Amino acid sequence: MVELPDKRAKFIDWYLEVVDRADLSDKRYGVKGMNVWTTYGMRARRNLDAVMVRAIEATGSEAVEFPALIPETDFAKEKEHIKGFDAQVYWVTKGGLSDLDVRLVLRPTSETAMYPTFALWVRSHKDLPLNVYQIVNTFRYETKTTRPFVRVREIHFFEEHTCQVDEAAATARVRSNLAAFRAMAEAFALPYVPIRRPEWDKFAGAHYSVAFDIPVGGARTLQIGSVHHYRQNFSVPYAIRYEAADGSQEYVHQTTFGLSERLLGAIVAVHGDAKGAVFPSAIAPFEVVIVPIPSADAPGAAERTASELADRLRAGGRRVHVDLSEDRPGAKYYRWELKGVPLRLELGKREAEARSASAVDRLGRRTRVSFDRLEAEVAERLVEFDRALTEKATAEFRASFSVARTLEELAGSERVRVVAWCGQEACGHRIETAIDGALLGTPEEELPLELPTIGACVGCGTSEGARWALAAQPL
RNA sequence: GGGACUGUGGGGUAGCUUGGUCCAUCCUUCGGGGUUCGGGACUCCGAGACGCCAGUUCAAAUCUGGCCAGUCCCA
Repeated sequence: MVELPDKRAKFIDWYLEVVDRADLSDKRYGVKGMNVWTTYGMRARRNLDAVMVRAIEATGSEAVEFPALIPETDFAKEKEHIKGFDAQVYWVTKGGLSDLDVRLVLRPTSETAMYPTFALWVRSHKDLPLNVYQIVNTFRYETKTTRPFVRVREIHFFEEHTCQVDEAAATARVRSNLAAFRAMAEAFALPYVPIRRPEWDKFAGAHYSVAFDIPVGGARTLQIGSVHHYRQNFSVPYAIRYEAADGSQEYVHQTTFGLSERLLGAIVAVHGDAKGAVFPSAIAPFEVVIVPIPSADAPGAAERTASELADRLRAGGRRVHVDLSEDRPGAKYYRWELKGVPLRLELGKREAEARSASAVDRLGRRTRVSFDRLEAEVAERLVEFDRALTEKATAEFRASFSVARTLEELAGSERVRVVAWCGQEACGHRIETAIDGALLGTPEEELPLELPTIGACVGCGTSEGARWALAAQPL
């Protein structure tokens, strides 16, 4: 087998190779940006979805599903939103042989699909809050180079849409979403920063947007999710009104929360190494792989023991794979390391005699797990693996930022830059030009970094009102 | 939107300048056999490709035109 490209020097090549060789996605489908989910990739996706569902449902959100096609008339109601998505929607203009009277948009996101119905559902303040989510595919006509998971035209999309009684309740919902994402990110072992996007870069139609960004090498970042406060920007055009306790008619305040399979890409990008993918146990298609090591004097014994142990672990809900293929043990080690399995159990004659399996986690740490306490010890190893993975990712995360004091320092950045910014759009654009990227915005939570005392805005030199902001080159 | 480049088995490639050596090279993958098996085994047999459509020519992977697809750069 040929070595993977160097992750640091040729990140994109490395990423594409890992996704391909680990068999996470098949990109040979005949439409650009629409890839096939493989069996292995689907396992990861389902685990990802399970984490999202658990976290969002814990906050009182419920699943719904709206249709994929949106009538042009509904799509066109909110002006800013249309402006933002016009250039990237797919249209359905024919039904069979006849042209449609009302053309249909293939949802790029579901505001305009849901909100006419929300207007029917919400009548009274007693109907609020309305917190619903769906996990569906959405379509965007992406013109740039597409990449598996991170930039696709058919998006596996998680979207929560809510209606709240007033702005304060909507703000509280945004905070609740931020907390829900914090819980999800823990399962992904992904450190990130929630960032309030600048005015010119917020979601089309939003009052404000908070996005989650992660550093992915050099000055590059990847947005892995976002939460938006819409205020009444959609509820007015879509007439989502309720009768308040005092008898008055009020428009709801709305929020949304969006995530996608991009998270899978982020997990590969952040945790992966020279050997391939590395999955945190919550997402791993298999948490444990068992490699039996045959021996000539006891044919079939290792395989039998492997299957027995696997059955015990599966009975406890573990996702386990026993590699019974004809390859030699060494080849299997390489394969499952490439595919990112957190824990490997090796089982041969020695292990049978000692009644304990050799265990090697994906960070290369070798221990033993006794047959008698198998379930408990495997659980311990996985918890420890996740802890160490998070620690490693956090250390790399912290090392990905550096403060830039002047615009000049932004040129040719090798890090995500932290700069003082006065909040003026003109200064923001100066920063973007200097780094040849984007001003991501201002952190919504305190950065987990040791920062010096803030100085003057790097754009205009004004000290007044300067806040830390992040500048990077979004992937 | 403008420009440059590239399309060869499942993946990656050689061949293209100078048409014939090519029923197309090598690696990998895949199917089958044998010997193996504690970190990517060896060996034998077999399968599998010139993006599409025209044109030039005795002869096209190679030259010409159109189309399609993709990649990169610029706006």
